[in-house]
Amino acid sequence: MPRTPGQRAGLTYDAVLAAARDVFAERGRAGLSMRSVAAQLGVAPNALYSHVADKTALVDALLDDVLGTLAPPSADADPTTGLRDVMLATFDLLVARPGLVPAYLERQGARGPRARALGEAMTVLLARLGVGEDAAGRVVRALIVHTLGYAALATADDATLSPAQLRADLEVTLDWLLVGASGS
Amino acid sequence: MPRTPGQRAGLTYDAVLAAARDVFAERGRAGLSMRSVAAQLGVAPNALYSHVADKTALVDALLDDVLGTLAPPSADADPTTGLRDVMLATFDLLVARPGLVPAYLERQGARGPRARALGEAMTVLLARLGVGEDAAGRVVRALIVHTLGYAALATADDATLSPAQLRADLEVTLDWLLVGASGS
DNA sequence: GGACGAACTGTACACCGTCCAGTACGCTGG
DNA sequence: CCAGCGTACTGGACGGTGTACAGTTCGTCC
Repeated sequence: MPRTPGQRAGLTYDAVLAAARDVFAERGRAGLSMRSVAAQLGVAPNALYSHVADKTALVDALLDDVLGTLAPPSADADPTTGLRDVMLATFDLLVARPGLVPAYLERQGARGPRARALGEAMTVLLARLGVGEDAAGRVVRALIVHTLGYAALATADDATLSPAQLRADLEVTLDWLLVGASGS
Repeated sequence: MPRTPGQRAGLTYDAVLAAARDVFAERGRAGLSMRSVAAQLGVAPNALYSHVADKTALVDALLDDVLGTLAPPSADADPTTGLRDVMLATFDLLVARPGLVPAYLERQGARGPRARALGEAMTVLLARLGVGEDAAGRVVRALIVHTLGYAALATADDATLSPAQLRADLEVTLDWLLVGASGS
């Protein structure tokens, strides 16, 4: 429904974010453009810039949003399995929504509030493994890098290995990292 | 120097690749476009398509080319340090040329002949560590994913950690992986 | 009620990858 | 030696991108 200039469409930041999520879900990462999001809202492309600084800011918000659907590890579970399970859940999440991984890679990881919250939950578990606060950062980084990398392999266009195989591999190599972390 | 249509500029595949390398070195990944490469050669943009299928094919070739500057691990070195050194050299290579990492991430890793050669050299070393041929693939993958990920962190725009710190972290976590690999 | 700031519009700029049709060259067969 | 052909190149264009600029109109506050 076209509007005469100046009229308010009632956009909000959240509405823009929701529209971006819809477009991403329907048309994938390649189909996510300022114009497509604006079209989804029935609005001129540049209208989005009243609510969002950049395209990159928009996808950053979108990516962090996705992380919110991840159940944080319960603090009283066995630390090792708890950590492994979060990372495997992350892997599953990324693999289930193709196109998500390239977006994360392009932004070289998410730094939003949800990402930070997850990191802190992991740090708590690591503390119970005997890993100090300073070393915890290193371990969290290692686990995340590893998991994201395997998700990237699993969703690559010319993937020679099945996601299931890679998931099994990830499980093994995560354990290597966790063993190394707790033994140092 | 403009040419009348039909005249030959004497382009070759290698010349295009070299021009791409130059443009990349000078203007980085964002500045690498078909048009900029063509301009570097004094040629119309679409002239490149006589020698290169795609832009993606061009950057794939470019990325694999870069890997050629990496010294393969000597087969008679200590396997563990040999493997660690290749990965650290890879890290250094990626960090030294900013913009390289995003390109690799975008293509989700290199699959060219040089990449394969490196992988095979690593497999040889792993065999001397007692890692069978089938498991070697898994370990090589883990090491590469890990290294590339750390290089990504080191070259991220908002990098909070210095490359040197990350390199040290990488050294530690690579050892965790190698210990896990040889102990299984 | 008049001013103001913000939300929106149309338009436009500077790019991008790539396709299409044409042209002129180099090579090869006769 | 010359005709013909394949191909390396050209100009031009298409459809797309992110985003800046200026204008219009609305809701709100003094």
